[in-house]
Amino acid sequence: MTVRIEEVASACQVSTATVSRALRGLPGVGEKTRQHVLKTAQDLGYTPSPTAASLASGHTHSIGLVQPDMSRWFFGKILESAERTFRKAGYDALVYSLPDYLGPVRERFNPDVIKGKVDAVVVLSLFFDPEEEAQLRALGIPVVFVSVQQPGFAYVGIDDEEAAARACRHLITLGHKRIGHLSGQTNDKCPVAPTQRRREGWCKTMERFHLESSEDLDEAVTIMTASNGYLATNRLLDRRPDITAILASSDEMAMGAIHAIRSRGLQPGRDISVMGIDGHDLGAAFDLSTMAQPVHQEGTAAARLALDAIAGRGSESETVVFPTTLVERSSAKSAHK
Amino acid sequence: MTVRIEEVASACQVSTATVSRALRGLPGVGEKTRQHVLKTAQDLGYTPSPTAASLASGHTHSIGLVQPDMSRWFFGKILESAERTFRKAGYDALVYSLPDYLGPVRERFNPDVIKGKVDAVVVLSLFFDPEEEAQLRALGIPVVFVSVQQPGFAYVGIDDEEAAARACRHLITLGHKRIGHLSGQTNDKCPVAPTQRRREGWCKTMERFHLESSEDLDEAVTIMTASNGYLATNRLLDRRPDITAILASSDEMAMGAIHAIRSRGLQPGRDISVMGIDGHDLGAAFDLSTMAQPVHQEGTAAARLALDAIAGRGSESETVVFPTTLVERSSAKSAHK
DNA sequence: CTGAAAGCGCTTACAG
DNA sequence: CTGAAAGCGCTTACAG
Repeated sequence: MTVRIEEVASACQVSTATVSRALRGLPGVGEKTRQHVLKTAQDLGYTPSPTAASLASGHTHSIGLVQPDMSRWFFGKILESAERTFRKAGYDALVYSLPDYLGPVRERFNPDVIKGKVDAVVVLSLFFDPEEEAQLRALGIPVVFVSVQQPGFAYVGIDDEEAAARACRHLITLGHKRIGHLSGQTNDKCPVAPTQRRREGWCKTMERFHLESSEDLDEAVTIMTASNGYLATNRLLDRRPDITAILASSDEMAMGAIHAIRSRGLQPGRDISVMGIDGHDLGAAFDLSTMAQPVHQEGTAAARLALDAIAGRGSESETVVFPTTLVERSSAKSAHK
Repeated sequence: MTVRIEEVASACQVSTATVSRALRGLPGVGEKTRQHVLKTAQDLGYTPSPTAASLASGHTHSIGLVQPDMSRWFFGKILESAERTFRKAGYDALVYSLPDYLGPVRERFNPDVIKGKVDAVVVLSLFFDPEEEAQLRALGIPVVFVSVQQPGFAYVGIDDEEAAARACRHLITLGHKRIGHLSGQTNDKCPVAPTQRRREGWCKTMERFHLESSEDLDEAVTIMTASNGYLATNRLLDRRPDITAILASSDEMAMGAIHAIRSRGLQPGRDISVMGIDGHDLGAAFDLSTMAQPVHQEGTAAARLALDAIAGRGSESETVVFPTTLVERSSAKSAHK
C-alpha cells in the first residue's frame, strides 16, 4: 500500500522494469542486480500491488469457484482441496454461491460478475443452459466442470451410474431382492445430474437381475439432505413394508434413512440394509456402507486442470473420471429370508 | 474485456467521467444523460474492468475470508452465510485456508498474500500471535474475528462457557452425577479457544454442584472430529465405566461418542446420555441433544460488521454475542440410578 | 451538470 | 543485461 516499485527502483539505482523482472524471476537480469533488488525489496517491505499488476498484465491470479452451497459436505470438500492447489500455485480462490434449490428454477448465473476478475472458472454440480454457457464461453477463459458434465468443457467426476450399479449389486449379492431407492430431483432439465445417473444405475441393475425397479420403489426428494432422506424413507417403508434394503443416492440421504429405520425401532443392517454413495466423513459414525468417491483427488484434479489450461497445457475439454470404492460397514448385511 | 468506457463515452458524446458517474449512480449527472449512458452501456454490453476500477479507486470490492478448513461443517456454514451477505452488497469473497491442525504449531498467516486484494478480512476460529496481529493491523483494513475473540478487534460468536455450562446443567438436571467430558486441544497458546471455554463451563458447573470434574473425566483430542470423538469415548469409558453421561465440546465429537456407545452394544440416551454443542445439521439424524448456536446469523453478522466497518460505520472492536438454544433429543435422558 | 487531465502502480514491447 | 516510455482502463479532484 505504501511502498511502491518506484522506491525500490531508485533505492537500487535501476529502472522499475528491472525491479519488476527481478522480483518475478524473469530472465534478462544480472545475478548481482537480482540479488540486490531482492534484498532491497525485502528491506523496504515491498509488496507489488496485485491490482496494478493485474491491470498491466491482464492476469488476475485468481480462480472463480462457482457452486450451490459451500456449507454442504461435498462442495466444501471439493472447494477446500481446490483452494489448496490453487494457493500453492499462487492463485486466489474467489467463491460464488449460486443456490440451486431455492425455487423450481435456480437463479441464472451471470458471468459478468466474474468478468475480468479471474483467470479460470471451476463450476461444481451446476448445469448451465445454452445462454449461460454462451456467456461463460464469451469470457474467454478456461472452465472446468466438476460432478456434472457440461458437453464441450473440461470435466472431473466419477461414473455415477456405475457407482450406483455397484452399490446395488452389492445389496443383491447380500441376498436382497426388494431394494428401495432414494433419489434426488433436479429442478433444471439436466439428464446428466449425478442423482439421475445413479437412479439409472439402480434401475438397470435391478432389471438385469430381474428384480422390481418400479416407481413404487423409488422415492424422490428435492434436496438430498439427511432430513429429506428421513422423510422419504418413512414414506417408502409405509408404502412398501416388504423392502429389505435401501440404496440412497447420497450418503446424507442414507443417514436420514438410517435415522428413520432406527426411529421405527428397527436396526439398520439387521432389519433393513442401507447403502449410500459418496464417502461422507460422517459415514463411519453411522456405520454406513457406501461407494466412496475420492473427493480430495477430484478437487485437486479440477484445480490442476484449470491451472494447466491457464498455462496453455491440456485440451479444452479434458475429462477425468475417478473410480469409486466399496466401503463395507454394518449398515448393509445379508438378507435373512 | 473488449468494450471499454471510452467507447461508451464516444457513443454517447460525453466524457468517460460522465459515463463512470452515470453507471455508478453518482450524483451530478443529468437524468437524460444518465438514461442515455445506461442504455448505451447495456447495448454495447459494457462491463467495467474491476481491476482498473480497483487501481483507480483504491477499493477492491472483495473481502478476505481466512479460516482453517472449509470442508468442516462450521466453517462452511459461516462462509456460506457470509458470502451471500457480501455478494448482495456487491462484494466478492476471497477464501484462504490456513490449516491449524497439520502440526504442533500451525503455519503462520502472512497478510502479504491478501495485501491490496481485499477491503476487509473475516477470520474464523483462528487466534493470531502478536506478530501476525501487527501485520494484520498494518494492512489498514477492518478485521472481524469469528468464534475466537482477538482483543481489540471486532468479534462475533457465542458465550462458549455458558453454552457448555447449560448443557452440563441439563445433564445434571436429568439426574446424572458422573459426567465425562470430551474436549479439544489447541496447538497454539489460545486461552480463549471455544473448546477451552467450553471445558471451563463443564468444570465450573460440576464443581458448583459438588460433582467430580477431575482430569480423569476429561478426554482431549487434537482435532474435534467424529472419529476422534469415537476414540476418546472408548478411552473414557474403558477408564471410567461408572460414567452415565458425556458432554462433548462439539457435535461432531458427540456423534463419535454416540457411535462408540452403540458399538459397545449400549444405547445412547438409555444407557449413556450424550450432549453436544453447536447445532450441527446432522444432529437430528443422531438424535443428538445439543446447545445450538445460530450459525447462519453469526456468518451474516460477521459480514455485516465488515461491511459496516468499510463504510465507516460502527466501532473498530464491536462485539456481537449470540445466544445458544437447548435442543432436546433422545441422546440425553434421565439417569435411572 | 459536465469535461480535460492527472493519476492509480504496475508490465511490456521496443531499443540499445 | 538494462532503461525509457507507453499503456492497462478506470476514477477523481479540479475547473467551469
